[in-house]
Amino acid sequence: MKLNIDIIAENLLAIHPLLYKSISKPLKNKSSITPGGMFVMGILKRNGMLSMSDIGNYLSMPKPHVTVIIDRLIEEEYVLRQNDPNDRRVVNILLTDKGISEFEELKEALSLNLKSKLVLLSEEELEQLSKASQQMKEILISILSKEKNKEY
Amino acid sequence: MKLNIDIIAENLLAIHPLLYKSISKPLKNKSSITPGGMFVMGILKRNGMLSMSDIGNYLSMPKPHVTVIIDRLIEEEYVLRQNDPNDRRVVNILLTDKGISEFEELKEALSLNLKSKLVLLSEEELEQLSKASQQMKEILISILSKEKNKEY
DNA sequence: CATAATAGTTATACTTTTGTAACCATTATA
DNA sequence: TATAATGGTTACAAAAGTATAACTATTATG
Repeated sequence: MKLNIDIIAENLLAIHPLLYKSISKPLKNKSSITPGGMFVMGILKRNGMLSMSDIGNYLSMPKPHVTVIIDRLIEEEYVLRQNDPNDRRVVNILLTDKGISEFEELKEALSLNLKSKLVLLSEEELEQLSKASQQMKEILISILSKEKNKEY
Repeated sequence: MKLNIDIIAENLLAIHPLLYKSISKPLKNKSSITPGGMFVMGILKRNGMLSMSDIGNYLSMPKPHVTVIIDRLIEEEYVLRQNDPNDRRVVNILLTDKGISEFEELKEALSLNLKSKLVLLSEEELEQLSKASQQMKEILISILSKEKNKEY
């Protein structure tokens, strides 16, 4: 009998390119935001204010890359830099109102794009997918989100 | 009340970077295969022989990119090119034994990497994640796999 | 048969991401 | 207080992915 963990690995490996296809690609046409910028805005939306290092750790991005992405998001006024009063080395990043609404629009664009595909599903299947993705999200967040991967 | 479809969109948007982190990054150190090459091998593993165009459609990759990736996989002897006897324009790609075992190794490496994180989960949660990911995979494959996104 | 369409490759330019190293400012520690 | 460690930026090189156009070979269609 196959171990749960191997089944999970196999499934994640299969799901990954499908998400890539159904998310990154469609949204590319909708916005000037790069995939990296989208990821950053996503965790900012979920976590509120984060330091540059936090962002790098959440997404396993090299710090210099985080700087580049944030520079660009700032240019477009989607996020703000704020110095941390407790530690003057750290720079905290937070979404602006413009950033929040842009992210909402991205999410809507994704919904719209998905809708054309999800019509093929029955109401039960939709419900299943909704619940399954919710569970996956929660579990993956609980085990993956916080950990520190690498020091750049 | 929130629509299932919006919940799904939100969840997929959250899951995507987590998979990116837990799959692409860890495997990068284990193998010379690029993420794109990994995706290609994955669908070849699942679907058997595919034409160049099929691969591009499954993964929403521009055809020139598929050519580059296949060139490299052939160099490393993970796949083979075969002319289609029915239509001499099409080139079919299939995994070699070496490619299959390399892919299995990648999957094992991923399992191993996941294991260190999944220890935090209870047996029930593992079971949940296993089933949820299975459902997600099946549903996403059914609605996303076949469609043609764009002609390059 | 002439023409259009398809499958794939080659070439090229560009963007995004990755990886390192060097560096500054600030904080922690011996 | 001298030194090490941390947080972040800058600069640079290289890999990976994206996008287009031009081209060959083959097949489909008028």
